Amino acid sequence: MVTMLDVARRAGVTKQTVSNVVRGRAIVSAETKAKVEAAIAELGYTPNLVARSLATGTTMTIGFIVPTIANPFYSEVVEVVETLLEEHGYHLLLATTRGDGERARRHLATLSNRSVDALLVAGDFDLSEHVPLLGEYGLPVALCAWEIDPPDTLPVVTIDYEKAGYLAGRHLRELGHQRLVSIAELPAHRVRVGGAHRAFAEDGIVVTDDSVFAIPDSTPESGYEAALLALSADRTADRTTAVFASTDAIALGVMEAVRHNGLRVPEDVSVVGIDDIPQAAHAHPPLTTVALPKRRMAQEATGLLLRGIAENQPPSPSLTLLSPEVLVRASSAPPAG
Amino acid sequence: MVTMLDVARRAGVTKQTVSNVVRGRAIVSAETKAKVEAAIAELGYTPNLVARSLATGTTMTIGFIVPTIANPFYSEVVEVVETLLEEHGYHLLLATTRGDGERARRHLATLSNRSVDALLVAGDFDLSEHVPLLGEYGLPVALCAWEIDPPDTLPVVTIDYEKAGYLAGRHLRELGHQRLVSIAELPAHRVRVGGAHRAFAEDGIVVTDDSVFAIPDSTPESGYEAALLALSADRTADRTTAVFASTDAIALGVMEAVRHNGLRVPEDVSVVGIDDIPQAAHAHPPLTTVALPKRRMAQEATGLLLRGIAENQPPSPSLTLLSPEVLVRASSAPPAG
DNA sequence: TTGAAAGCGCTAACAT
DNA sequence: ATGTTAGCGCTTTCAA
Repeated sequence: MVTMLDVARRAGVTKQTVSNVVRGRAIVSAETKAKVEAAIAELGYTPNLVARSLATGTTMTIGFIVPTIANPFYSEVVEVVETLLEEHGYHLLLATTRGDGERARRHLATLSNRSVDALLVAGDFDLSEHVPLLGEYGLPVALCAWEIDPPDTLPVVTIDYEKAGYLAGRHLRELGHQRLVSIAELPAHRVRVGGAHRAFAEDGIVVTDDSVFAIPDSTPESGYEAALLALSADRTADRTTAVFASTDAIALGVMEAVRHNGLRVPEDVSVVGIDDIPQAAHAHPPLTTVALPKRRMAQEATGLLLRGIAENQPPSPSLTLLSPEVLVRASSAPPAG
Repeated sequence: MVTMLDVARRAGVTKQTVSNVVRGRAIVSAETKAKVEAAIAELGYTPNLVARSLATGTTMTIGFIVPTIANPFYSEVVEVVETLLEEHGYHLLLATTRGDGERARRHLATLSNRSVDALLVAGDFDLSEHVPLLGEYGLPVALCAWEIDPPDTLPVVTIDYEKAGYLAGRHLRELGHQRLVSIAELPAHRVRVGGAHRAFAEDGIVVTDDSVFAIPDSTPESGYEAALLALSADRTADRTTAVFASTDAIALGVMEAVRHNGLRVPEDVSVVGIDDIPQAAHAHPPLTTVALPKRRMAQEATGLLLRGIAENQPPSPSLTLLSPEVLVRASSAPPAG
């Protein structure tokens, strides 16, 4: 392995001068610089980043802990974060928790041992119990996509998921729907359901618990099954005219089930989802949904961390709640009759 | 910051002993070990991984360069790789190229400077010109998901994409289809198209170039547009009865377009895709496709690298071609009449 | 079994 | 503008 000392000897200077050239410091004379660069080229020298990290105390990488990247929501967030980091010369150490709290803890333990300059944590379920630890690592930490009970001891950049549910509910209310069925991944999305119910409650309509169908994951298949159940449970006299799905993926399955029951979307049943996944716009009919500003979230969170590093102090506790937005498409309409 | 020396003093031993305890070496007496562990707990000591890396020359992280993780194909591969690495105590440094060759080069440059113990590279387009460099980094390198012209100078674990196309084509031939239309992201998937054509050529049917519709990306929308074009260009006398799509996403759009044209899948037109994405099985009708063994690929590639690290020598050049498999579902059937 | 010494390759003062 | 001197915190010889 060719080291800085090798280069220095070859160029007839000291390590320090080589270092100055490598780091692009302006204090090196043009001719020394040329000599050093020649030596670097001849020897094929490349600086050892680990040694630099030990000397500077900075690794130029940030850790990102996410539940999974199989879910497009997270993979998009990861991609945005990675791009932003790269623009600032930082690298991304990615760790997934996959619903495994123990695994999450291990990741936290290693990443915090100075192998990253800052830590971003997305999602909540697997990690919420470890939140108290996060503050003690002495490095900038931020949370994002924190749907349930964001802690007030750390900076968190997340989305107003309650509002997302509320907006979906209000949209249905404004169309004139009186009876709501919710199909949601629970408990993960209970805040969204709460928001939808609040919209109805505002108008004096109490949504009862038996209108909420819990499913274990956010897939079209689970949505389909639950919707079949929900529709069959329906009393014909007072039919459900609106279904709120806690994600677009679920909503896709719900629309399927509605059709399967010989009903039409939106003429017989309106369906509204949350997230605005790519397929939503191209579904049949195009799905009305509430778009979650995930890119914005990724940007804000990354910015927070980068600033924390630059100012050499952990960002102070704060809660940034980004607003979702309704996208009215063709899957929702006023109730018939 | 509390260092190993602090712990050593507190416990009344030397750094070396502390190190032995931390690394779990068996040579430490029970009582010294207890003293040291007490000191570690009291001081809240945690080892500095960067310093360890400098001393050992190993970082316990491997770099993975992928085109994007927005594409589920890659995100699934990344997730499998990450899981496998974690099981072996390794971390994942993730870098995306996003179709930017320059960016790819930068990533290569930094990652190779001893910040990773090995390098895995997926995809091809953005990086193919840099392949010659890969061998010179002195660290284990492997390629995966290399669809076009895998180099013979490096170990590569990829899928037999030509066979995937061939299997799709042969399936259609076996059903009795005589005329094929292909809708493919080109040039990325030209090997797949070639495979499909080979299946027809085997039976003496030459597929002409004007039956291939090139689209710029693998989305249902592009597939939809192209299929509309393809179907309208059709001479009624000699109608196309089979469409080969180079990915499932495209195939979904194709089925859409077929229906839009008042035709039925598979009665009037058979549609076959490649990849077996989750939606394929739940499409209407369920999509016949060729499943790509991406998990296997991720496993083999990771294993190759881990072995390379363990044996302290770069894995030797090799080509592992994993076989795809046809999944016959309801979107394909014998041609009418 | 434990201790002492010598690096790993680099950066950051300070001195020249 | 360049050289000198100390480390960064750990691991790894080699002695004791």
